[in-house]
Amino acid sequence: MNSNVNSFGEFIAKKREEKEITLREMAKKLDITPPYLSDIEKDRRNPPEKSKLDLIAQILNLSEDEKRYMYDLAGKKRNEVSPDLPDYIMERDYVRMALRKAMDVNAGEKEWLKFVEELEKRGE
Amino acid sequence: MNSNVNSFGEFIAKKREEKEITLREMAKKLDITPPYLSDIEKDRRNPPEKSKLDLIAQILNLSEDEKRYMYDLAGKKRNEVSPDLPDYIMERDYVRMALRKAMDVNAGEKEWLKFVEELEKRGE
DNA sequence: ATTTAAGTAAGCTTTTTAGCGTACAAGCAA
DNA sequence: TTGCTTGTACGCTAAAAAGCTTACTTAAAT
Repeated sequence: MNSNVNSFGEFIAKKREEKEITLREMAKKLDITPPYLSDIEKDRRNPPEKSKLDLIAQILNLSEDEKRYMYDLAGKKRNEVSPDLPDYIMERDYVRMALRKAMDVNAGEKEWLKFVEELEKRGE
Repeated sequence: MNSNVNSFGEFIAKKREEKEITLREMAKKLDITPPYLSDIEKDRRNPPEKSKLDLIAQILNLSEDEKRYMYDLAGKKRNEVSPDLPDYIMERDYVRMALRKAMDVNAGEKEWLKFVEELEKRGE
């Protein structure tokens, strides 16, 4: 999807530079110190929590797809589920049931894409 | 599904008592101290990590359903996704895509159950 | 040459999380 | 009664995670 970037830090650093925003500026908007942001961009620290990620997306004017990509990179770095997903999953028993069923029968891309197609038919 | 228990600590405490295992015995098998296990059962501490949860399930002889219920309680307590799910989710882009699509179109129980049915048809 | 701006190295401080040791109260057993 | 067993209160230690301060380097701008 997006260029040759594969880590959270690289990704936001690159986007920031594209927008010609300085690290210090961005740190200020995020209400963190420049060195701390620097560490994050260098992947030496964990990506921040969801609210700040949202703020980053806003500051960097990310598209919906880019934002999700960023969530995925953040999730992977933290060894957690991408932070836009947990609420949806944990508030719905049937979602977890379905995920487990999918694990059980070893559902792969084919099955899941079919599910998405079904949703597309119904979605408004 | 399972009686009137709604927290991780209560759940494993009850199961433990049903099996007439003492807290100290169980702590020993888990390789933690009794006071620490006590705190967990009283919901004053976080549920342990996945490997210990699996051990608990084994010690308490939980059924597959009970085990998942335990994972859910653990996930909720920690404000995380139930610990049997993250790997499956994070290793598969299409799963996350599907989850997001479902969020977008506000898919509810009906749609998800239909998905499960589909899987049941195909599952070996 | 000098200032200014950008990013970062180095090393704190603080907070949270995990986990232990000791000691005690209640119940039951001898 | 004495003595064991069970669970737990209380408080400590240790490690990880979050986040800051200070000070330095490099490059450009004056």
